[in-house]
Amino acid sequence: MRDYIGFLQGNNLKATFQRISILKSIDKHGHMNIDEIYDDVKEQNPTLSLATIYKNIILMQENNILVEVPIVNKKSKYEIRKSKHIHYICLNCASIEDYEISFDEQVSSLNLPHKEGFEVTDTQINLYGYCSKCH
Amino acid sequence: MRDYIGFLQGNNLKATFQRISILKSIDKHGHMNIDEIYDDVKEQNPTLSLATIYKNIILMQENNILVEVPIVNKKSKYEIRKSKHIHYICLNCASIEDYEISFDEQVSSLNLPHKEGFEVTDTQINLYGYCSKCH
DNA sequence: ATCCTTGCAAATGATTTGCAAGAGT
DNA sequence: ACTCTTGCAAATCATTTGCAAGGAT
Repeated sequence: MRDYIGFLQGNNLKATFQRISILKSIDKHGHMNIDEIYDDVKEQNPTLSLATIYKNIILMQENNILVEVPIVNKKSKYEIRKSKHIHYICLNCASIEDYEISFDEQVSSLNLPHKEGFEVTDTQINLYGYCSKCH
Repeated sequence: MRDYIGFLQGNNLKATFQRISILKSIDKHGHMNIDEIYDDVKEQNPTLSLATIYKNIILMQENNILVEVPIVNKKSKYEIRKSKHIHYICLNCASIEDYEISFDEQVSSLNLPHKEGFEVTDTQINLYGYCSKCH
C-alpha cells in the first residue's frame, strides 16, 4: 500500500479522505476513467461529488501524482505515476496491462534516426489487441 | 493529391463536397482536431455545419479512411489512414510529425516478451517533447 | 426517382465554475 | 484560527440526434 498521504502532503495538498479514496481506487484497479472512479468511490463515500473528482484529477496531474492514458475511441483513464512502462490495451474489454520498460530502452530500441531538432522527453506506447480473456 | 472520391465511393459513401473538403483539410495539415477542421473548412464553405463534421468523422473512422490520434490533455486529432508510422508530438505547440516504421518493426524492436495470451493487432507510439521551433 | 446526406435546432452528455459551509493542519 | 477543499447547482462546452429539405448517383 502506497503512502498516499505522503504523495499529497509532499505537494502541499491536504490529505482529505476524498483524495485518499480516489488514489486508493485508482491504485487498486490500475487504470480508471472518471466514471469508474466515481462509481467505485461512491460506495464508501456516497456524498463524494463528481466535481470533486474532476478537480482532483486535474490537480493531481499537475502535481505529477497521476498520469493520463488517452485511449482511441474511449474516455481517458488515469493511473498512479510509477516506473516507466507501456500498455497492452484490450480492444474488447478495454482492460489495460502494464509492461515495465525504461524510457531509454524504449527510445533506443525503436531505433529511430535522430529527428532533427526534436527533443523527446516522454513516451507513450500502447499496444492494442485482445487480452487472454477476450479472444 | 489523393483520390478522396475513390476513398469514399469505395466504401459506399457519397462523394459530397462536405466530405471532400474535410478530407482535403486533414490531408493538407496532416493532423487536425474537430475545431481545427471546422474553422478551416468553413472558409471555403461557410454553411458547412459542425454536426456534419462530427457525423462524418465517425463515419470515416468506421470505414477506415480516418484514424484517431488521442493526445494527453488535448482533444483528439484525426489523420488520413496511411502507411504505419509513429508520432512526434510537441508539448508546446501540439504539432505532430510522422516517422514511418512498419508494424512488425515496431513490435519486434520493442523487444517484448510474448505477453501470455495477448494478441497485438495495432500499435500506437507517441513521442512527446519539443519540436525544433519550440525549444 | 431513390436513397443518402446535410443543416438546423434541440437534446443530451461531459466538464468547469462560483460560492457558502465544512474539514485539515 | 486560518486556509484549502468540498458539494451543490448553475454555467459552459462538447457531442449526438431527429427531421425536413437538398444533393448524389
